[in-house]
Amino acid sequence: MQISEIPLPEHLKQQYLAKGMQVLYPPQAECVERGMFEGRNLLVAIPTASGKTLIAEMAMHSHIARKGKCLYIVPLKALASEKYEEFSNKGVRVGIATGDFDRRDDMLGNNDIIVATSEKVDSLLRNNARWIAEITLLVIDEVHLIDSSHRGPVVEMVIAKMRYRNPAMQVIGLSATIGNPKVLAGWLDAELVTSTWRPVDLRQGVFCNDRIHFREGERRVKVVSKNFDDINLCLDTIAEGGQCLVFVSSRRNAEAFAKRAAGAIKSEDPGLKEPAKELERTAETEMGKTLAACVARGAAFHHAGLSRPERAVVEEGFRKGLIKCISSTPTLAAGLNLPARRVIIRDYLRFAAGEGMQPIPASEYHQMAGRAGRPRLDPYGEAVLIAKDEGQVEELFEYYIDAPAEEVHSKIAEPNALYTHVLSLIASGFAGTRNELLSFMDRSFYVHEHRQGRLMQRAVDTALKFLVDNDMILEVGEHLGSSEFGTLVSRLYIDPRSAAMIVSTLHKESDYSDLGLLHLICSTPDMPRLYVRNTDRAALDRMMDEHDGEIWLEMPGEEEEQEEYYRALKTAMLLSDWADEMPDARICERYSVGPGDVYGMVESVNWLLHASGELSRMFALTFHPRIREYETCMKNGIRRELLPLVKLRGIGRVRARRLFNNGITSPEAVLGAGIETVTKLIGRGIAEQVFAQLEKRVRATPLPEGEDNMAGQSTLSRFR
DNA sequence: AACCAACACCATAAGCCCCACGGGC
DNA sequence: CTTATGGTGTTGGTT
Repeated sequence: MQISEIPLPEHLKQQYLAKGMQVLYPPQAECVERGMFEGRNLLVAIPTASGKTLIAEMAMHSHIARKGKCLYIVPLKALASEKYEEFSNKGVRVGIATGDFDRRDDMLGNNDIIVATSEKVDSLLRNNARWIAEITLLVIDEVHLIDSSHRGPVVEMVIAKMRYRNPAMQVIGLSATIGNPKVLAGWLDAELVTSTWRPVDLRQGVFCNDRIHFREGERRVKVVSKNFDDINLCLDTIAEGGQCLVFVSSRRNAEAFAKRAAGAIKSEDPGLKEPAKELERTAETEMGKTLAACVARGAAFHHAGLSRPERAVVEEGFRKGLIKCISSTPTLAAGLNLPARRVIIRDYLRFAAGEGMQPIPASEYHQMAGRAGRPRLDPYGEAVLIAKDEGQVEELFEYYIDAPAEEVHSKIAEPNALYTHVLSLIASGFAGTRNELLSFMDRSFYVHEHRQGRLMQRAVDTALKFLVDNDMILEVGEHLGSSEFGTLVSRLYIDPRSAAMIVSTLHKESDYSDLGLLHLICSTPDMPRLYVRNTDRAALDRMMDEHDGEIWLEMPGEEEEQEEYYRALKTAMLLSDWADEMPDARICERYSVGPGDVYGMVESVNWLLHASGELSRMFALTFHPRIREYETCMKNGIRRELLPLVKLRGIGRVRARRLFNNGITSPEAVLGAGIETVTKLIGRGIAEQVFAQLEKRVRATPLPEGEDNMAGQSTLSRFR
């Protein structure tokens, strides 16, 4: 099918033609034939990199041309940015809504296309964003993630809620190949488009005894390193002018492989100087230095412990072809699009707590294998598994390469999945009685799959009972309504179980303590926790002695629960160190984590601190000011004494500390010290900017102390 | 004497992602 | 309820 004959706005066609695209890929053409432009719902279940995004883009432009509005849901923030870039500059207004972008939702509604994560959409639905009602096309990218027990229920509920609100809306689901696409399509009332077609040929094989076994034949790999097959495979690709991506099971393995690869590649490309220097310059940790040393010689590793800038440098270096090899944990399998000539799946076993080493599911293998081959750049892509012995070759072929695609199933009836969704359905007015609740749930994929929902009914009732017992939902006869507490919890987007824990503890305690609060938050189901090693125990016990009385939660009697208690404590310690101005590098060393982990922890705890602050406003007003203060401390990584200084824009933890240590402890003192002194401490540019702020403030508000008593007032108005 | 390669042994540690929000001009 | 890795130490051989 020619692009020129498709009913699309002329300007878009021109852009496509200018990029050399003239003909649609077969699955794309099928979507058109199946009525995509006539508003038919679609489920497109085809391999990675076979043109799914373009399908969605064409449908969206067709809607916009008819004054429609489109919502494009993705599972990852990184993916949201990628799609945002891709859709921008094509003559339509594009907005992005993820946790770390754009909070002004009213502005968001002015766009033609809104790219958002599923959780963000769920949150917007709970907060009644006006523009939701205007959506005429809903695209769900990676819709097979409905099968994930952690995040699948969110996707499922968001789809159900959106279709309930906008019955006339067109729905397009984009999915990897799955085993039961008909069932999913049935749920979506969608035309099903499946295909095995790929724009770049993908060869899949198993490496053993210096040969890659393909179904079509064999390929000998030159032996360079005597001990390391993975290195030989890697060098083999590079010798042919390709790049490779190596998937391993742990961060440690990723780093170890990159070190070896760097030693074997020893690239002397002058282009590597700049990224390596950049990494070297910003490296504060051992890990960062290792990364810089690897990159200097053309190899890199990639995992969630890297900081954002480190990731960006690695990704860019690889895209430019300078870095020849990246060893990675699964971060790169699902995340952004970083294809390579050859993908090596070295570790297909992964540790699972309580179950030992488990083979990764075939779907994950396919996800990784799908990264092989860059469209238009590589003649073909290769995915290679590494076998331990000859006997395993056939096994790996069967288990992974020839495996049928896995089925997806609703995870909505699993324990704990429904607390938050039952609350939100009632709080946002989707249901007002138990019957309405159940009949709403009839729209779920779960009920479509199972034709009845006994298990799910039980889950709903368990959740409902919990919510009623904890006063988040009020029962008046038949009628169910959310209390002010329940509404707040739903809007804050935290797990009702977290909220209940926080509120009951705040109620009990008479004295406020930062550490008590921190440990409490770290014990909630919403907070990720660090692992505790045997060697950590002693330090944690000592810490508990030192801070006797400050920690609110009691040590549980059960052995297994103690483990979690210690994990929460260790996590709280890390965060407490951060807020106590311990430098990043020392934190990383002390807790053996990467800067990316610290960032992630701080981000999570900030969200929960914020939520705790809001909850305390309702239930423990005396704690409220202290919690709010601590929230700011945590956000900036500062002690309380720096609070007045970080109110100034351009002043963060480092500059505030420098000013403070030189006797300048408040904005007034900054003004008093004079611009010359301040310039010496924090540089001219920043000093000027700060003084401009201060002068403006002096003229505007004669009373800079007015904030503290405001807290009480805003509380009163809230309880009107 | 200094250095290196090869090997045995053992302690160690083991993926990732998403969510909220203000106040001053 | 497992397994691979890298550090450590040892040996034996080479320069």
